[in-house]
Amino acid sequence: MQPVLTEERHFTILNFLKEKEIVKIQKLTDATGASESTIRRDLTDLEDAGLLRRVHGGAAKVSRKRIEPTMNEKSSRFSEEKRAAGRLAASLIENDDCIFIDAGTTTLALIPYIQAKNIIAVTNGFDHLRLLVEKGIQAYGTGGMLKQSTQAFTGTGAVHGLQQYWFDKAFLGVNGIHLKAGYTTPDPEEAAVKREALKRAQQPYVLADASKFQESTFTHIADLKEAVIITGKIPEKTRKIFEQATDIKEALS
Amino acid sequence: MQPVLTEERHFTILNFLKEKEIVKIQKLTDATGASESTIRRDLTDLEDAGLLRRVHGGAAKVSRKRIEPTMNEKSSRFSEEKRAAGRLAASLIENDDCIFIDAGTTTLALIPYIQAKNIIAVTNGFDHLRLLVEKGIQAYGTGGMLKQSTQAFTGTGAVHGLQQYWFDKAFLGVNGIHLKAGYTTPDPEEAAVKREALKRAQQPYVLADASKFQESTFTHIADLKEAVIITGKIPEKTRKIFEQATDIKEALS
DNA sequence: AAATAATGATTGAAAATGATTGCTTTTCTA
DNA sequence: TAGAAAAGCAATCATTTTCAATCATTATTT
Repeated sequence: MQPVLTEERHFTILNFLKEKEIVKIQKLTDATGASESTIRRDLTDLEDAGLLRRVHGGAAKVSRKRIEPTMNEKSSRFSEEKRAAGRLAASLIENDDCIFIDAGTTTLALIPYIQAKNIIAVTNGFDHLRLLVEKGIQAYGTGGMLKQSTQAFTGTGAVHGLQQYWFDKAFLGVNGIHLKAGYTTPDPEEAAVKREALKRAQQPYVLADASKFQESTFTHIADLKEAVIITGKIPEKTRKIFEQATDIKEALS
Repeated sequence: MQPVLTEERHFTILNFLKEKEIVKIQKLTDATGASESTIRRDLTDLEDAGLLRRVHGGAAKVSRKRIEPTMNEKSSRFSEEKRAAGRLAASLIENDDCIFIDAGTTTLALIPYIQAKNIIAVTNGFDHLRLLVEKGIQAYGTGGMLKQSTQAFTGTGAVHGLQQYWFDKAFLGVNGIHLKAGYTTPDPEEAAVKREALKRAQQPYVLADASKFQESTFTHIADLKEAVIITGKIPEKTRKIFEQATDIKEALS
């Protein structure tokens, strides 16, 4: 069989993954004529390059949810709920404030609505930095390791960077809001960053949509009472439960 | 006669790549009647000109979406020089290295050529971060204020961020290389970052094109001997003058 | 004719490959 | 549900392919 170049195989493999969610190694050895070893190596390389995800028996498509740089406030990526929460959060920012903005799409939605003048913003979100600078807001990055999956700076580097600052307000995103577990997130590294930011803010806010309530996800960040929750709209029943534990600001009521 | 033949081969090679994603060397020797050596030289030349990408066993189409957004202003002679310098610089990076990459277009040109595996890169360049992460390289930001004009993190925040790390190699961009003034740059804030990175690297390199030699621009970074200079091509006379003060690596000679 | 540039052959080094081995994960089956 | 069988895996090794560097030769320019 005619030899097939490494790059060609890589191309073939990625093409398979455009069509299907998962492709088996067997299928790839058949399609390329290469040995199993070679295909395995290819998969390792491509995974290292972030172009696919290895699974037992083959490889899976990687969901590349890259945040578009051309985002504007009409963007359909944000639900009405997120935009409402963002608008409400932005209205809380006053002139000359120094604020922290956490990485994540919920907090990203607040940036377009910022009206206050002469503010300083610190963030661990890569896309947040770009949006802030484009808007002419003085922006600082925390530094630290840039995670591809979430486009966020994290780890000790980010915590270390935060320790230089003090905030009037901090706007955090979380994955779970739970009566007993408090605010939670799956990644301990990111939790450390959020915790540090929360500690260093005069007034911390947590932005969350309805789906986050009564959820808990592994890593504890802080107790409910340590921040004010900003949300779009939540069911009456949920509201009743949580408003005894902390303040809730509901944008659409 | 021969120069024409060279041009013809180049034309043939590029035509193959219009049809297909990848072309093997074998196919090109068959099609042109030239020896393998000659084809290899052609491929090297065409890659330097940015018209294709070499892969093991042949050459691949260069995807046109990979155009540097910040690199399209300069004359093409200059960017070729930068690419050559970038290629040379990238070849110095070894597996498992921990490197610093300074902000700026010259150092940006280095990133596409990085081959070494398992490296850690720290940078104060916003675009650099994006490129590194897209390439699957573990990337750290220094943090600090993000300057809109240069897309670089600077100030005490960036210096502070750097102080967490130690590098095998550092790749710096500078604005002036002067026998007496040493390496210089216009912005004192950026100079502080460069100085810190240089101090923290086992082996510092300075990337510069010919126009930077015998120039000096306000803020002193370090003396000439404190880094190795990587450049595309400089006049014989300039080389003679500077190679007594420090090491110079010339990419195109 | 001398200098310069292009070419092709050679060679040691580097990269890619396929087979093998011992280990881990998954699946089957009793 | 435990334990065996099967499938999948990373690591390693020998082999093959490809590569860059070098040198001698040929063609082109000065």
